[in-house]
Amino acid sequence: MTVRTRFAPSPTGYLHVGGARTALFNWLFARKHGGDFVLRVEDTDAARNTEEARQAIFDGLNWLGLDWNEGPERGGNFGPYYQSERREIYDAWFAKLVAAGRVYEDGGAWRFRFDRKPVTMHDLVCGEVTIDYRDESNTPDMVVKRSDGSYVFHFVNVVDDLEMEITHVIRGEDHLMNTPKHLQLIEAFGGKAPQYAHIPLILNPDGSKMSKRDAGAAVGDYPRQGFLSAAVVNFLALLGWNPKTEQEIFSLAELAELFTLENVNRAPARFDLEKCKWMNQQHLLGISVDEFAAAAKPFVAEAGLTVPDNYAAVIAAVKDKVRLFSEVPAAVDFLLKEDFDDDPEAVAKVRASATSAGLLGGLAQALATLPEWSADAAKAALTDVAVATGAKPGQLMFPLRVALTGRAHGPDLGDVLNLLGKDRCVKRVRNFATKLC
RNA sequence: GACCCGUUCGUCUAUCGGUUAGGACUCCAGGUUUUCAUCCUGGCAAGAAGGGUUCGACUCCCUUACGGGUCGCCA
Repeated sequence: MTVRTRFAPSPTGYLHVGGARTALFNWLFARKHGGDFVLRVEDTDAARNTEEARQAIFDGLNWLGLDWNEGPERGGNFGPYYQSERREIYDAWFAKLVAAGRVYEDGGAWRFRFDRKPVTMHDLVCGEVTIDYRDESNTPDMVVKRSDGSYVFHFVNVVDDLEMEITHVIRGEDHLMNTPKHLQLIEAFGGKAPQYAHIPLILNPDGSKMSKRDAGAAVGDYPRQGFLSAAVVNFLALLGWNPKTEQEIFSLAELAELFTLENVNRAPARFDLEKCKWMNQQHLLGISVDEFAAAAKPFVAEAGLTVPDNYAAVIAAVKDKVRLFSEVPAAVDFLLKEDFDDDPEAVAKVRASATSAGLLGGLAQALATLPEWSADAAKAALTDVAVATGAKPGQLMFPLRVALTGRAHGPDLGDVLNLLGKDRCVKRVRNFATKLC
């Protein structure tokens, strides 16, 4: 029997990280066992569904690399994969309930009569959990068919999992209390229940419930902020699951190899954007300069910077120094234009050191008279200027950096020297020296 | 309120009765880099509280506190 998992979003909003992680775990579990990952759109609430939301969810899954091998746009033997198109199927299953005398009318709607007994579920993550349905006040009979004739979530969800032969239902813990209801329905149908695994929810940094409005909640924001999908996937996977080793950086394929439900935690995890950024940098380190340059280009252009002829060289100089693609414009602006802002703190630091500041004028002169320009030649000139006045070359490196880049941190000085060229370097050092006086 | 689930450094986590409670992010210090970053080394920092069980408890049990979830003709 092949494993079949599913992700069943309702298109009422964009894909958020909680949903994305649920999809990820289902995807990983299916891949790990060589099974099928089904996408099913639960669009039974006509009033709240939107086409934009549906598209955003598909886009999000595609961006994350969570391809479904059965579902919308891909087909399969268990369609249709939109619940809004499965009306006849639900009617047929509803008739079984009527025939079995398990539903009764109430105000135009139809309620499912629960068996009044304790119901025990064997959750793959939570273990054995029992809910006592003899307590009717806590478990009122649920509506399965609305007065307008449409079916509610509990009903269609269960019917579809049965119809689509889903073997493992991996979903958020917010569904834990729904499971006995589903089990009761399945029993009434005489069906075979899938295995359930309820995964802990993702919380905000302050421990509150993460909702769609919170920072970092929308998967669609990640590409816009310059994240690599591999990093986001990696980060999400480690929220509530761990491989029991000290390795932290994984590719999607590696995760699929290692994933097990046994290693899923019970406690909810908070979302730490800082660590997510760190993880992104780790993944950035692993891609080529070409890939990096291509991905960073839209960010450079959007910042109003002109992409230069030596773009690849510019990118190579900063590639390993940023955590997000969105940080690239600020990291390269001084290489692409003249009117960039100086960091006041860096300038003040140079100004505070009288000896090094005083050497800048001489350095500008030395650079200006260099017969041939190269980073090495420039550095040699810097050394000469420094030793001539009894200073150490290292003392001039920082001032030169600030003079050329306007900031304390940046690419390797040799790269800056090469990328800027003689004229711009001389001009910037000269201007900076004047400015300090 | 009732019913469920949970609780190890600020955060993500390891530990499945005996450990100096380990790793990672963040932060700090030092080293490497004639500069920046990377990198390396070191440091700060944790078992919610109280009872049991046990020779021995972060680990098992109970109580309390706190957090989360669920109680819809939403999904």
